[in-house]
Amino acid sequence: MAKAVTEKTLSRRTQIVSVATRLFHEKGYNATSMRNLAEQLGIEAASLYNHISGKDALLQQICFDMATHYNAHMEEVETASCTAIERVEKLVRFHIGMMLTHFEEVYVTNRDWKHLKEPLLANFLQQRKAYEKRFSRLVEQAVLAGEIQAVHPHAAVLTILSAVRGIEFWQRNPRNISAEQLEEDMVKILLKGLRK
Amino acid sequence: MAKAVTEKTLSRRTQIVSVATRLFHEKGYNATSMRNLAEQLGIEAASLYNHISGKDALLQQICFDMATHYNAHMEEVETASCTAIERVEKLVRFHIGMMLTHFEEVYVTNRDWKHLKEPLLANFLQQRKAYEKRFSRLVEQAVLAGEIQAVHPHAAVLTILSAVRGIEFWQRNPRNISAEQLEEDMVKILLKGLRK
DNA sequence: CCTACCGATCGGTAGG
DNA sequence: CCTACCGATCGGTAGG
Repeated sequence: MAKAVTEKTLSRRTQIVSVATRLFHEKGYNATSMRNLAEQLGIEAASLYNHISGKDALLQQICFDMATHYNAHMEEVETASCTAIERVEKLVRFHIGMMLTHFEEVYVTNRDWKHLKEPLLANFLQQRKAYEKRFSRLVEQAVLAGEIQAVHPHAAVLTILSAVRGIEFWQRNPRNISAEQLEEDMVKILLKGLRK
Repeated sequence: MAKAVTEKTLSRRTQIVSVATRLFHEKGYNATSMRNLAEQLGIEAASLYNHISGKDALLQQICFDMATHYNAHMEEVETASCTAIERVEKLVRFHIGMMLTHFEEVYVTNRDWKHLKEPLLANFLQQRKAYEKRFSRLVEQAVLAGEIQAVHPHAAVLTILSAVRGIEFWQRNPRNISAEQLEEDMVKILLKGLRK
């Protein structure tokens, strides 16, 4: 039966995705059951299927929303008028900012994209690969401009992205160091490490 | 353990742990069933319980063997006769080496320790916290010696450990860059970034 | 959005 | 190391 997409079902769906994001973050995709999710929403598990096609669709929404967000920002950085290394710094700060302000979505996407079903998995990986290639090209331009020391762009991007992702450990246990100082120290170490 | 020893001459239990490490790495702890594991060994799932007490015991073995290994190396570094920043470099290179030569165990430990049952989980976390504290202290000493710039030791350790952990992405997709060059570039970026 | 229920799969046990 | 099984839980469906 064809169901008209009303404003009500849209907002309900958005609400479901939001709660799912929180649960996926807390317990992981596989360990979160549709019964867990339904319970948090105060309904029965079977009722979820009036709003979403299945568990897969929730993960899909989270991961592809993130991919779109990252791609849009890359576009911005590429067209900004500044030096190559300033572009790289913008990206570093953007990724740190995402870990601080959109932590749950980023975390779930980083960890649980593996559970996407084909052909979505291939699509996601292709987008991710393309993103890293654009990032690498910006690093390469900074190397050619003499603003970054002679390192392989892939190695630089890998070091940056994984260092930033490590903020998830700080999120789990914010010690005697503030978010601001962590961001400044990490930018300091990474940018100084890259510079010529 | 001697390299000439093949899987078949190892004790049955050791062999089970070895295959479990491979499967946990490939599919994750939760997604690996005792039936998967038994199938790889050519026996029935029920037969596994003649050698191990349960699925938990396999994860326990992997995680605590790694913890012991890391602690032993930290002991070595702390007692080595060299400068503070040389100690930090030794640790960076050790962690990179572990990602390259003991990849599956390290990866499983990093990702799946969350599935340890209490009281093992608390024990593991306490060991990890203590290890990071020792690491931080070495960084702090290098800062006090004027060999490392003014950054919060926690931020430095977080940046180092997470950057190194990122080698898992290289492992999944070794591109146009060799393990050796990746190690050298990462050490270059991190150490230059830390230095005064 | 509900009740009622399905087939599949899980970790693990009994008993040989 | 096996056969035979257990209770629990899963994602999802039928039909209202």
